[in-house]
Amino acid sequence: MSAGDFESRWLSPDVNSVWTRFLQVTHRLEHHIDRRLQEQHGITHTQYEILLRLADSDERAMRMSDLADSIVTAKSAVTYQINKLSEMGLVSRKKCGRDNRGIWVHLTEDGSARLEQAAPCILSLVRELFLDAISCDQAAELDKLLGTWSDNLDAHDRNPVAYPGHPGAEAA
Amino acid sequence: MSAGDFESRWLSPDVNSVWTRFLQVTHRLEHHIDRRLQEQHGITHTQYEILLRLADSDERAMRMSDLADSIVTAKSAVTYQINKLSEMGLVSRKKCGRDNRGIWVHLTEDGSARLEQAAPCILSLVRELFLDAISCDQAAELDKLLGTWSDNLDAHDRNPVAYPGHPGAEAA
DNA sequence: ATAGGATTGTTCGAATTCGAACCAGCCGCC
DNA sequence: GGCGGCTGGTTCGAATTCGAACAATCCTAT
Repeated sequence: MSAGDFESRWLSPDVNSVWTRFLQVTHRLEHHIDRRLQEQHGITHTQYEILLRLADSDERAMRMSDLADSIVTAKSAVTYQINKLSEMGLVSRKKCGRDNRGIWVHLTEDGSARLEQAAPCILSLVRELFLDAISCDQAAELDKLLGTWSDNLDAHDRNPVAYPGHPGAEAA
Repeated sequence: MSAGDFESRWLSPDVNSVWTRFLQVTHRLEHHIDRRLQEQHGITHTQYEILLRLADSDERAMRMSDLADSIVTAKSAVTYQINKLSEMGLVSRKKCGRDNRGIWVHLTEDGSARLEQAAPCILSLVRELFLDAISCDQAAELDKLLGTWSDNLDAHDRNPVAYPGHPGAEAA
């Protein structure tokens, strides 16, 4: 689509509403979960996610950057959170022999316990709010959609600026 | 879905992956759009959203709290952003005669221009990343899903703590 | 009219995020 | 061996968000 395409200037109402509601729902979901988690278990959703990824991974440990990729935040944010979790004793840093600059973040016993304690609360929330609305077919469909979106993002990330179809790329 | 999982502590792998990828994709989408918008048009995604909602509304004006609801953030965040946008001259505050504590935020000419200038960039992004992946049927399906999720959230908001099925919620 | 309660918007401090700059260790290549 | 480039983590300052507390205004019922 070209820059001067009047018709495509704005989204058609129905499509526009899907996008808008998508944004609203995702924000609301995040807020809701975050709030509940903080009130009832004293950790943030991002912290929960970190613990979860650690628990799910082999050796219950992960590298900082893998963690950053996994929860989709800046590396510095991960450093910040790992510092906090480390102070809380839920996580511990260990050097990795192979790569001397790499750091392995391990889930501690306390961390594991805290995760197991918080999980039911969050999982029931996710089920009630998110999953119960989805039939199996829809789940498969949604999964496919997510895959495509993810691929699209990959493509854009691989080719950050010079992508066909968006005006203003090098204009000022 | 997953009626039989009612008691299980963790989500079944497939369902779990849907949820995880959902979180990842939404985060990546936000980041991507935000970054592009800042690089090329000097405004945040939230700021863009505010301008957009204003442009879409009758009179090109909105109350602060409606704005807050609309973009799903805390009122204080809206105040912050409106201050910024106001400094930029994209928006202006006006008293509302009817309700003396209410404030109407108006889109200025500059604001309108800035929005029109930024819109193609973002819309093409939304299309490429998000919409092009969806067929009409899928769009309808997704819309329905969003509706259900939204309703679920409404229900939870209406009845914040005492909701069946999540442990640790001893009502007052 | 008026007290009590809800609603509106702002202010404030704390928490979190981001990106850029930076340092250190790895790797390929001369 | 050593030089440049890459990668992994941290530090830093700026931006943004949140929730709680507050002030002003509206509304309802008495």
